[in-house]
Amino acid sequence: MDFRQLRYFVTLAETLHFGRAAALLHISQPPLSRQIAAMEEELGVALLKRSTRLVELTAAGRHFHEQASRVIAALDAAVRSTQAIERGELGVLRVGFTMSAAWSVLPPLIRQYSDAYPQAEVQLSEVLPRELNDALISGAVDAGIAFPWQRPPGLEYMAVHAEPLCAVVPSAHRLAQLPEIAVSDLAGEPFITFPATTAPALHELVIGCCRDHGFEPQIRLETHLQQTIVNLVAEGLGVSLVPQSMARMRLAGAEFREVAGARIVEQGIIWAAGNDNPCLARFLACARGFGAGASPVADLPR
Amino acid sequence: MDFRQLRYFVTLAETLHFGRAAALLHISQPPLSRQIAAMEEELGVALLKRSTRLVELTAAGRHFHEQASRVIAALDAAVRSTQAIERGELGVLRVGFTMSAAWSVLPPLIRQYSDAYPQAEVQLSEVLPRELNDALISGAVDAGIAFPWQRPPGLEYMAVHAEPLCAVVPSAHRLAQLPEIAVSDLAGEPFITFPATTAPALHELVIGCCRDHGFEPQIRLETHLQQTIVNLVAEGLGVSLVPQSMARMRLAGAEFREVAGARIVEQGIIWAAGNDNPCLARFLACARGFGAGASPVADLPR
DNA sequence: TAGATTGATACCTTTTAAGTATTTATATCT
DNA sequence: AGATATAAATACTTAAAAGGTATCAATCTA
Repeated sequence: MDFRQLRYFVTLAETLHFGRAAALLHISQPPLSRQIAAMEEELGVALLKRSTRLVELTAAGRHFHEQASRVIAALDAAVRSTQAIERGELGVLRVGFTMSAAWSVLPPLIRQYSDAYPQAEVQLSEVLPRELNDALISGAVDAGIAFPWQRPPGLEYMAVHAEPLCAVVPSAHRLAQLPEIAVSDLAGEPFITFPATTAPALHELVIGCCRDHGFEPQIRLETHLQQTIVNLVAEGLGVSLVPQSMARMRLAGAEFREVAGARIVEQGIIWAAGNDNPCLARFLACARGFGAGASPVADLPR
Repeated sequence: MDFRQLRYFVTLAETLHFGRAAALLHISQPPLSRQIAAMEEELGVALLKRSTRLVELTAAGRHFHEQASRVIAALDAAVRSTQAIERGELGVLRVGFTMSAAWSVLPPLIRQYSDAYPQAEVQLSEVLPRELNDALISGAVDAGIAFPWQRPPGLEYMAVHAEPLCAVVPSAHRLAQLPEIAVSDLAGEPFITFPATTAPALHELVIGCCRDHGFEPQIRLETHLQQTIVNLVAEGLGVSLVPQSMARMRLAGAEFREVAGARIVEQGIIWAAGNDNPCLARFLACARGFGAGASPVADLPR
C-alpha cells in the first residue's frame, strides 16, 4: 500500500474515468489501471465496478475513497505542522521565571512573543533562583528569566533589561520626609532583604550596593518574596533596596525613592546551549529586539 | 512522501538506532539512512539529531513521529473497515417493509440478521406495497419485505415465510359462535379489505380466495392499514380474511378463526439484481436459512 | 593510541513504475 | 444489425527508484 496509489484512487474516484484521472495525475492511462488493480488485489476488495464504458464505485470503494482522502489530508497536515514546529511557529516554550522577573521584564516579554507567535504555547512556571540552573540543564524549562548569576558551562545568557535599585522606606520614617535619599542614608537602619540561599544574586547586589557607599547593612529579616519585603517595610519593620520595578506596588505605608549611585539590577534570559526547541530560538530573537523604544517597565511614581 | 518512508521513520524513532531499525524493517542499514535523509530533504525539516554514536529526535521529529504513527494507523483502519464492508460485516442495509410484513416475518428476520452482523446498521422504513418496486429500482432501499407481486425485470424475489389467510369476525357475530368456519360461510357478509390501489397483491388474494369457494365478496370498506381492518371488524362493520399473523392483535370484539382451504399468503424479500451492497448478500444468505426449525411467527390462539 | 561501533557514501543490482503500442469490449449511430 | 468510436485492459519496453555490498569517517572505550 502506497501513498501514490491512494492519490491515484482518490482522483479516479472523483472523476470515475481512467483517462481523465490519469491526465489529472500527469501520467498515462495504463499505469493508472495497473496501480488501481494492484491496490484492489492487495486489499482483496473490488473498489470499482468497471466496464469499458462506465466506471463506478462499489460500496467498499465509496468508503475507501472517504477514508483515503482523510489519510492523505492527515499526512498533509502532519507535514505542515512539522514544518511549523521547525520554524518555531508551533510548539511549547516552557519558561521558568523568578519572582523579580514577574514584576518587571516577564510580562511584556511574554506578551511580545505571544503576539508574534500566537500558535506557540507558553508554559510559565515560577522557580526559585537557585533552582533555575538545574531546571534548564535537565530540560524542565527551555528558558529562564532571572538575574544573571554564576552560570555553569552549557548555559547561555542574554541581558534583556536593566534597572537601578531603589530605596523603600516606611511612610512614617524620617527618610520618607526628605526629597532625596542617598544610599548612605540607609546606614544603621534595619534592613529587610532577600535570603542568600534562595536568591544569592540579589542578596549580593543589595549588600554590595551598601558597601559601595561605605557601610554594612544591618539585616533584620530575610524573605524571598519581594512583595513581602515591601509589606514588612510598610509595617515599619525596616528599610530595603529593591528593583525599581517593585515601585508599581504602591502599597500604603511604603514609599519608594530613587537613590543616586545605586547598583543596577540586570534581568535576562538564560538557556541551555544544547536546547534545540525552535520556539526558544524565536523567543530569543524576539527578546533581542526588546527594550528598544519606550521601556515597558514602569518608572517610579513622582 | 511515501508510506514506506513513514514506516521506516516510525521504526527508527522508536529504536533510535539505524542498524536495529533496519533489522526490524528487514532491510540493510544504508537504504534506511538514505530514505530518512530523503524524507528530511523533502520536508525541509531535520527530524533527527545524529552523531555516529547517538541518534535522537528533534522537537519536530517527535511531533512527526506521533503524526506519522497516526497516519499509518488510520490507513490500517481504513483497509480493515473497507475489507469489513466488502465482507458485508459493516455498512448500512436499508430495508423497506410493508405493514403486513411488520406483523409477521420482519421482526424475527431483522433480529436474526442483526445478531449475526451487529456492526451493520439496518435502516427500516415502511413503504406502501405499490411504492416498493420503485424504491428498490431507484436504490432508495436495498431490500423490500412484502408479498410477491408483479415484479419488473431486474428485481429478484425469495420467499421467506408462508401462512394461510384466516377469518376475522365480530365476537357478537353468529359465525363467532361456530367451532369451525369455512370460507364459504363468509359469502354474503359485508367485507372489509385492503384497497387494490395500495396493496393490490393482498387485495387480489382475498378476492381470489372467495372466488375459490364460489362467491364474490361484498366489499363494504377498504383501508390499507391492517390494524384498521381488525378494528372495524371489532366494531361489527363486517368480516375479513387477513394473514394469520394478524391474530396476534387479540383485539376485544374481534375473533380470529382458521379457515380450511384458505389461500396462502407468502412473504418474501425483493431486491434489485444489480444491487452490490455486500450487506444485502449477507442479509439474503441469512434469510435463506430462515424458517428452519420452529416458526417464529405466532400461531392462532386456541 | 588502537579497536569497536555506527551512521554516511559509493557503486552496483534488482525491483517497480511509467510510457508506447495494441487489444478487447461495449455503447452509439446510421 | 453492422460500423464506428470510446474506454479500459494487456503486452512489451524504458526509466526511475529502492535495496544490497563494500567501504569510509567519526566517535567512544579501553
